[in-house]
Parts: sequence; structure tokens; C-alpha cells
Amino acid sequence: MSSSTVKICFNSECTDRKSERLRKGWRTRSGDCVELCDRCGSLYDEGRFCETFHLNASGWRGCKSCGKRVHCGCIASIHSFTLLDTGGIECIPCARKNVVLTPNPAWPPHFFLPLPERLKDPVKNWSQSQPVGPWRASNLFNNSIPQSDLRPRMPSEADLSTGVDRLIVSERSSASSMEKKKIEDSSERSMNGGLKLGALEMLENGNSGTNCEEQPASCVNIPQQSSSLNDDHSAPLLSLAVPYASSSETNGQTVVSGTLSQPTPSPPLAKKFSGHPHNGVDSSGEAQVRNGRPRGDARGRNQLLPRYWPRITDQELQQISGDSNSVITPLFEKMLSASDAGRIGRLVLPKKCAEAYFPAISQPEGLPLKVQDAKGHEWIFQFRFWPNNNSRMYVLEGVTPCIQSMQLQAGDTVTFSRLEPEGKLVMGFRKASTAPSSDQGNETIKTGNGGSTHGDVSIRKTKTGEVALTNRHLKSNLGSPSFSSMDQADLADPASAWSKVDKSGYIAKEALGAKSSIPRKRKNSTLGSKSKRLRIENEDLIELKLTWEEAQGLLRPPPNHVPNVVVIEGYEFEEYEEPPIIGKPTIFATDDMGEKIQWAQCEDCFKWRKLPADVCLSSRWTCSENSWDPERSSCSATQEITAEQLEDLLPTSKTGMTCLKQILGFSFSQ
DNA sequence: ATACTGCATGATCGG
DNA sequence: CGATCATGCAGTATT
Repeated sequence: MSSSTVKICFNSECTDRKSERLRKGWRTRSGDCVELCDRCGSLYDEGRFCETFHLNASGWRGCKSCGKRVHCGCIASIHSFTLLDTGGIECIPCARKNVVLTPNPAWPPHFFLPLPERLKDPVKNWSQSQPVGPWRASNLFNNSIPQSDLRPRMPSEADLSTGVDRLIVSERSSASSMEKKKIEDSSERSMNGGLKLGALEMLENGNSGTNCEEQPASCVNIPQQSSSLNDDHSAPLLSLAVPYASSSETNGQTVVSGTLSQPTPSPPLAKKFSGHPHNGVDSSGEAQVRNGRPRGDARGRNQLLPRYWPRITDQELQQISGDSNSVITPLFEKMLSASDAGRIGRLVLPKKCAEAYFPAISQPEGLPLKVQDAKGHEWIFQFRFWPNNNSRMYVLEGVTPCIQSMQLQAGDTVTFSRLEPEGKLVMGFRKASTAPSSDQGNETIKTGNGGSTHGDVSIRKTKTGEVALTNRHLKSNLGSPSFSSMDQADLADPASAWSKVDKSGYIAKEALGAKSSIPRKRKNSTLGSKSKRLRIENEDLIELKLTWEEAQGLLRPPPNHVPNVVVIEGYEFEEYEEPPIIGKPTIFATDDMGEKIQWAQCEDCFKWRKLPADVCLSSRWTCSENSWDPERSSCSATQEITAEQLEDLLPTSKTGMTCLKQILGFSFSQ
């Protein structure tokens, strides 16, 4: 096999520093290179998102600006795939240069894409790609950016073979500008004694004496807010998600801008738009995830942490909406902590979520909030807050019956959505065992263990167990000392990887330094001291920086695998169902007969031996194990290939192999 | 004695 | 380093 094939995986030309990290992404070309997933940071079998993503959105494209080949599935990820429908993509560095948008802090930098010409024609450009529901929301940009210039790209349905989004585009979303304003004002309202009431507040609190369900119009926001919106130049652009949207908030004047012109790409959205063959439910039986995004606060402070981004599955949506034509606006989700799920009946709400999506409250007593569960039952919780330091701590009280009704436990996730046009607040849930891939979900998948966890201790135990399991898995496969100190838990932590995608823009995450969002005990951590952990992680990081290229060379398709062959732009990719294993570094090549082979070096004599391409060797492989060539199953046998020839085989990968040589003590002599 | 309530504490995380 | 939030805990209410 030629050296070029060794290096074809991924965007090796990418100059972005992050590309120097360990590449993740479970993809191979001609079986010579396997990577971990860039998007979720997990092994393939854990990165279901990636599975879908890759099948539909990946491939190689030429950067529109510099011509470099960029992989639009993983590394360039959102950046690239969101540009697919423009007929071209840009590599990260170019895209970065071209970014003219002022990012909303609620969004990771890579969501702010260069402005393509086509965006100046929203009708043309988005006519095929407007599955933008109100849930895809946000005030992505600050006020200073002209609306026409503020259009983050989404992958078109055509490009991504998307399915139809049940979260239909709704003109109602245009009203979100008003809602945005409400959000902006909410905290102040709270602080200032609640001069105004959000729609929900009016709805649930009865302060307005109206019920949105009956009189939607009455739930429209307060006059001065509405009027002020016209002056809020940020409003028309963004406002996709409607905090308290109701049908009454339809405003013909703002219809187009928000919904059609402001699709807001998000990593999770890739799933949403992916036209996976198993649309709705992937091959694993897992429901397709719809990931809403936080409505960004215009002041940039209401951004939600990724772990609160709603990741609602089709099943959940179906469950919530039933047969109605209601539009569901996922608001946020939260994994239940032990105390949330405990008998105390208090569900701590993330502050930003509470302030963004729940009615503003000025008094600690708060107000009763009517919430409908997925079964249609209505619950009334007390939405209130406690003064906490100089801040607030928002809680929903009285959730125990509901929690019990849904048989939720710590580690499970509750989701809050809004049902439009009713304006109902809907509380869904996701058992840990069925959680989708997400920064929470992937962990919960693993913690779920087919059932659910049992409180915080169990979670912690499970978490630990998961790590241990992962460690076992990796230890059994890791053949390189370069990986021996890797934070394996991180590798198995697509969750945090995901969040890193969000932040960094490209690579999922540092393989190290992952932070779990799973609830866990703060004290008596089984992970040891933080300082120690950090120290280890830093050491690992250095090591990984050195070895990401060779790390790819170490990754091998699992034995007996049957890859799905995907041809993308003329390049043949093999995708594997099983996670890669890491074996002895070898050099893949093609022999004179055109057969794929690999060259492996004996650990004892350092001679290189020709082996079948599909074998995986132990890290201490020696000539004596060369059962494929009995004549060279001894160190005394001569080497078939010269050092020069070997060097020629080292690609682009010379550097990597040099590193390997240095790190692993390999020798190319002979 | 138990349950509830409200606040305080401190671990964790993000900027 | 400040903000967030999970949880501890003291005080109070209820059984």
C-alpha cells in the first residue's frame, strides 16, 4: 500500500493547531487507518451520532478558499457540513478568517461561519433547507450585525439527506423576537420586582387573569416590550426559539427573518438533519436525537451550558406531541441529581434555563407552574428560588409525584419543552438507559446499564464502573505505551468530547481533561484528587500531541470486521461497526501483486516482516509469531525490504513514524 | 420522630 | 476567580 493511503484519513493538511491532537473519528480508508470520532470523542460504537453523521454528511471537499482538502464530516464538522449546500466548504482556518459574524456566546465559535454569497438570497438559499423549527433558536449574534449578514449556515436537507423535521417551520417563531426581549428583561424583571410577567407567568400564575391556552393573544408580551422590539435590531434576526412563544405572537413582519434566515447549526442538529437510513431511529434502535439549542441571551449571559441543551428524540417528541400538530420547542434538559430525584421533591433548575424559559419571578416564593408530562398529565410545581450568595438558586418544588410517576431516578434526564401554540410547558424524560448520545446522554447510556441507576451513589459507582470497563477495554487493546497513560475515561466520554466540539470548533476535545456532566458525589471521589488527575491529564496531553498521527497508525480495524464501504467523492471509506483496536504500529502497503500487506517490525531483531494487511499484531510481536511466512518466522531470517524502501513507504507519515521510532524505540535500520 | 423549609457550604466548572 | 449548583444541615412544622 502506498504511503498516501496511510495518511488520507482526515485533514492532515489542516493547519489548525487542534488538528495536531489525537484525531478522533471512526473512519478508515482502505482499512489502513481508523480513528476515533471527532465529534463525540468516542469510539465508534459509542458515537451513534457520528454513525449517522458520517453516513450522511461526511466526505472530502476542497476548501473553497485555499483548495485544501477538508473533511466535512468530522474535523471540519459543523463548519464544513453546514456549507455543503453552498456547493463548497472551507477549511477551518479559512473559515475562521472569513468569519464576520459576532458570535453569540451561547454558541461555540465554529458555528459562526463565513458569509457566503448565497446567504444574501435567503429565499433561494434556504428554500430547501428550512426545517428550522422554533426550537432551533437563537439570538446568535449581537445587535451590531446586519440581519442579512447574520445567517449561520445549516446543512440543507438535500445535502444531508435529511428527513422531514417534525418541528415545522412556524411563522410563530417570528414572535421570538419578542420573547428574546422578554428573556433579556427577565432577570431584570425579577430583580426589579417583576414589573412584567412573561407569558407563562401570566398563564400559570393567573396574574393576568388569562390563560394562554384559551386566549393566546392575551399571552403576548407586554406592550412596551413589543414596541421596543422594533428597535431591537437584533431581534428580527434571531429569534428562532420562542421562549414563551404562542400562536398569538405571530407577527407577519418578522416571519421570514427569524425562521428562514436564521437556521442555527449545532452539532446536535447534524443528527436532526441527517438523513440516516434509520431516520428517527438509528440502527441501534436509539431514537434520533433532536437537539435544540439554547436561545441565546442578547446580552450573552443566558447561554446555556451544553449539558442543558435539549436532546429530544423523535420518540420523545412523538410522545409529547401525540397526534397533534403542535410544534414543540425543546427548551432544556437536565439530568437528575440524587437530590433532584430524591424524596425531598425539589428539582434544582439550572439558573440560566430557569431565567430563560420560565416566568420571571421576583419573590422567592415564586409561582405555581403547570407542567404537562408526556402522558398528558398535568402537574403543578412551585417554581421558586432561594437567594444564594448574590445569586439565585431556582427550584421546582413538589416534583416528587411526577418524578415517581415517570419512575425517574438520579441519572435520568428530564426535558422541558414548550408546546405551541398552546404554550404549554411539557416535561419529558429520558431514562438513563435510553439516553441519546450527548454530553449527558452518552454517559447515561453507559450508566443506564439497561436499567436505571439508583441514586447518586449508584451513579457514581456506575460511572466508576464504566470507566473501569472502558479502561479494561482499552487496556486490552492498547498496544502502545503512548496510550498507556491516556485518560481512557475521556476516550470513553463522548459527552465531554461533544462539549469540546462546541467550544473548540473542531476537534471534539482534548482526549484529556474531559469533564463529566454526570451527577456525581463531590466528596470522597473515587477518582482521586483533582490535582493529581489534572497533572496526569496534562502529561497525557503532551504525549498525545506527539502521537496523534502515529496513534492513527496504531488503530486497527477490529478482527473479523465487515466494513461498510462508502465511496465519498471517489474515496473509498470503510466504516466499521466495532470500535477500533490499537495494535502494533505497522506500515501498510501494497505488494507487487497488488495485495494489501503490512510491514511489521520484530520486537527482538527489529527486522521488518511482510504480513497480511488484515492481521493485528500484539505490541510485542516478534518474528517467531510470523505464522504467515514460516521462512521468516525466525529472527535469523533476512529482511525482505531495505531500509530505503521502508523509508519510501513512510508517507507523509515519515514524521509520524519518526515520532514512533522515537517514542516507541523503533528502528528502521537493517 | 419525622418531614419540611430555607439557607449555607463547598465542589465544580467556565470565562 | 466568580458563578453555578448539588447537597448538607439547622431550624421549624407536622404527625
